[in-house]
Amino acid sequence: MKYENRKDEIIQTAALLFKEKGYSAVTMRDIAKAMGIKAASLYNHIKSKQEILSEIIISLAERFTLGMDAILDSETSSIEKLKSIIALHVYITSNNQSGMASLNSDWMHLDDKLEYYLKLRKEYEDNFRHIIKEGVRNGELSDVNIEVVLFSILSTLRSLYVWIPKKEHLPEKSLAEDLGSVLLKGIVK
Amino acid sequence: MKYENRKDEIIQTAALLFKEKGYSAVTMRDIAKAMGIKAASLYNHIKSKQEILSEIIISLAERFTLGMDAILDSETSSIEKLKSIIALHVYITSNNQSGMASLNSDWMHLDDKLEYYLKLRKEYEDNFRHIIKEGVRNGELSDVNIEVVLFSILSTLRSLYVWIPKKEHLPEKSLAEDLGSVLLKGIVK
DNA sequence: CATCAAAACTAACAACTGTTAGTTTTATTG
DNA sequence: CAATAAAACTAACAGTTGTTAGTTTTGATG
Repeated sequence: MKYENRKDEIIQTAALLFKEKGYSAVTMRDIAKAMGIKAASLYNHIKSKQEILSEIIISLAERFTLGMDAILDSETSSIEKLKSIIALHVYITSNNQSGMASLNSDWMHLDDKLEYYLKLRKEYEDNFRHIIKEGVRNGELSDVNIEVVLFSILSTLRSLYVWIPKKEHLPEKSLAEDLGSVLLKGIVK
Repeated sequence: MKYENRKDEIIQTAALLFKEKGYSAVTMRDIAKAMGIKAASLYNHIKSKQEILSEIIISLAERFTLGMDAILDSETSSIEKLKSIIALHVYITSNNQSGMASLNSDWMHLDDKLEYYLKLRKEYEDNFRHIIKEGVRNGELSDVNIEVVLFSILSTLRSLYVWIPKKEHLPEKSLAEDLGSVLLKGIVK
């Protein structure tokens, strides 16, 4: 089963279009046309264009929050935690490439939910930063600029959605491993 | 002098607004209002909204192409070339954060110039990939997944615009050095 | 087959979009 | 000060936007 219900179908169809042109450039008529119905019919299932965007972004953001919480609770090394974060991003992105595009590019068009989204994002980044700091403190990681590390890894993981669809032959697990190797151990011999 | 002329002022003002909300969500009236004039007056200086976007993106893309060509011509090691690419991104982004936002997020709204932009981007990526391959072949770099390395470094560099404005106290040179250290040598002790 | 809710439809709205035409203001130069 | 070009203005256009109201079609249930 590809869609849970009609509302879900609208959301996934919209996400696909949002990924191509961005939220603002996609009209309700575009979404309707892609489903073979008229724009007005969409409103039997959703209450606004905004709601579509909220559902796409917030559900993803909450999945990341949940994943991060589990990682924080795990009793593992800092390096293992970082590897788990990488795997979390690969996993979520693999299963929702188009939604990740909206999360990364259209979050500023959230209206009601903007504040909530920013709160989740800040908490996520704070937790991420904390794991890196911990790794430096306990000697697992070298003494690098923490903000640069955070930014570098997060930028790569956030861009995964651009890149994953092209390489679907590369299985999730080995992608996560290669990413972990490159991001953590570097590339210089 | 902040602006070269009125057209330049329009372009820079637009770039700033595009960065906040994206090309499609910014109207000609928004741009005009930010300059304290009426929308129609903009057309004394530019010929369309499209032209504004083209000028922002294409001039940046060409700067990257020029920079890359110079790096390819230089007789240095692969690692030095990679460091130069990092410095190139830091330099260009520092001097045009808002333009870089359009380059990264709104290129798909280029019309006439879309094909040309995609050509420049592909050539840039091909050259980047070639430098990495060369580094692996001559033993400077370890035998990692080349596509993952390319993607990882490029994602980080392309996201710089999000991050640089917040850290203007960190001078360009040391930012480039820290980035080089993290991206090339990794973070594991 | 009658009923009824879900989900499609048509038609229309008020606001907003990029852009043009024609006019007035501003500022420079002889 | 007169002349002129640059750059602002007002007014309007035709098309598009998200959304609503009211109506018809669809498909499942008794």
